[in-house]
Amino acid sequence: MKNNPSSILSPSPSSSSSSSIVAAGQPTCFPTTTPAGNKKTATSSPSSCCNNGSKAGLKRGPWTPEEDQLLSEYIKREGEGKWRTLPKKAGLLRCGKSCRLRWMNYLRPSVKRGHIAPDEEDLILRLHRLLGNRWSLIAGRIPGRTDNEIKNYWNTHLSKKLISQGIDPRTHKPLLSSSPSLLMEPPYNQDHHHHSVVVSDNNNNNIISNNNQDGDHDKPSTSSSPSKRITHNPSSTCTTFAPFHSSTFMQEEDQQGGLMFGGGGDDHMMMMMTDDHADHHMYGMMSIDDDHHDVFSSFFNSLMSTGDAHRDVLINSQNQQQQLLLDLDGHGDGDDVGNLMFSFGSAAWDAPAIIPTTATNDSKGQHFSHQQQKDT
DNA sequence: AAAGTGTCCAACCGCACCGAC
DNA sequence: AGTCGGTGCGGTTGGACACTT
Repeated sequence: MKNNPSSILSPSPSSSSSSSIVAAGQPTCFPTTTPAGNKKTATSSPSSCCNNGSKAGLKRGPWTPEEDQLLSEYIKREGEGKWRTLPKKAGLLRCGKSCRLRWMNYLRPSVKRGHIAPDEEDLILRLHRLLGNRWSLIAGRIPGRTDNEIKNYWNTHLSKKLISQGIDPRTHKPLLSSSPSLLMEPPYNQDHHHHSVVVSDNNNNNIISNNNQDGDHDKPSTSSSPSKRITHNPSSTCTTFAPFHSSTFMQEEDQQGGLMFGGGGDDHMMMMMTDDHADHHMYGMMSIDDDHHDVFSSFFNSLMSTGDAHRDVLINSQNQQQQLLLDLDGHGDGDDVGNLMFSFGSAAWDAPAIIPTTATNDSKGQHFSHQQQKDT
């Protein structure tokens, strides 16, 4: 309701927040004379931020144009990093953390501020469905947007939008669980170590259902439905997904080679992928840990056997991590579209990667790790 | 016009992770 | 193996502003 369109839509990359608002003669929130304007005052924990217990004398609250200028000029001159010592060198009475935040979320030239376009909104929704509240990862896929901005946009707009549509913004599932729709996952055992996998097509017919408990659903179907959905919910904390339809997001990824992997945590992972022809979409989530990579292997073998019989999945162990090689077009030559190797385990899957799979000449594929993802 | 309410979002906090030592 | 500094992340806060009564 409220909203200040001028501030939201402000294209100014340099100082369009409270700073530029002031410059434009509009109301401001930053204090120039009174400490009451500071948002968080002396109640903060002494253990936070840069120097424990030495925050006395450091300025807090909204940044002034002068501070922005000092910070920008210093970073342009000296580069990013060394945030702890930066304030002193730059002549700022701020803690390093505050400087970093200001730069990352506001002053960086690459930061795009203002109205979030419908396609960006759609992308945020889809990435959130895939990744959850991992704002930095979501932001990493949306050029110019910061995690803070996306987080705010989600909390103020998108979550409410989903709720108004009857969708749980946390799980992306219908709020009313009484729906008999087959799109909802079947009841899963809540035991974390009991893995079950269901693949269903667009008509919600199960194509694969692997359940290592009872083996009732381990016969893969030969259905060649163009879109398959895998749900796997080994624990109450894991979520499944809304029906998967083609999207602009996937179309974009498809054009680049058609393989995308999603996120995960210490003991689970989510994934979505297509083959190079974009005619086999698969979307899954499963729990995995060191003791259950065999389940993962069998799951993938079942998965692959349903579509192109030439596809293969190999799992081996290297560098003390389980690694998986996908050869999606079955050529096995490594220079084809969709050939990928990745590792899984707590470290590797702590940060998901979305990986275009074209143009890899490495027959061993690509190995993505947490650090690599951060570096990109 | 004034008071109350709702919304937005920049900035903060605590914590986790990583690498160096 | 443990400690420490640096950095990054997700959740939360609260002042400013818009809207409603």
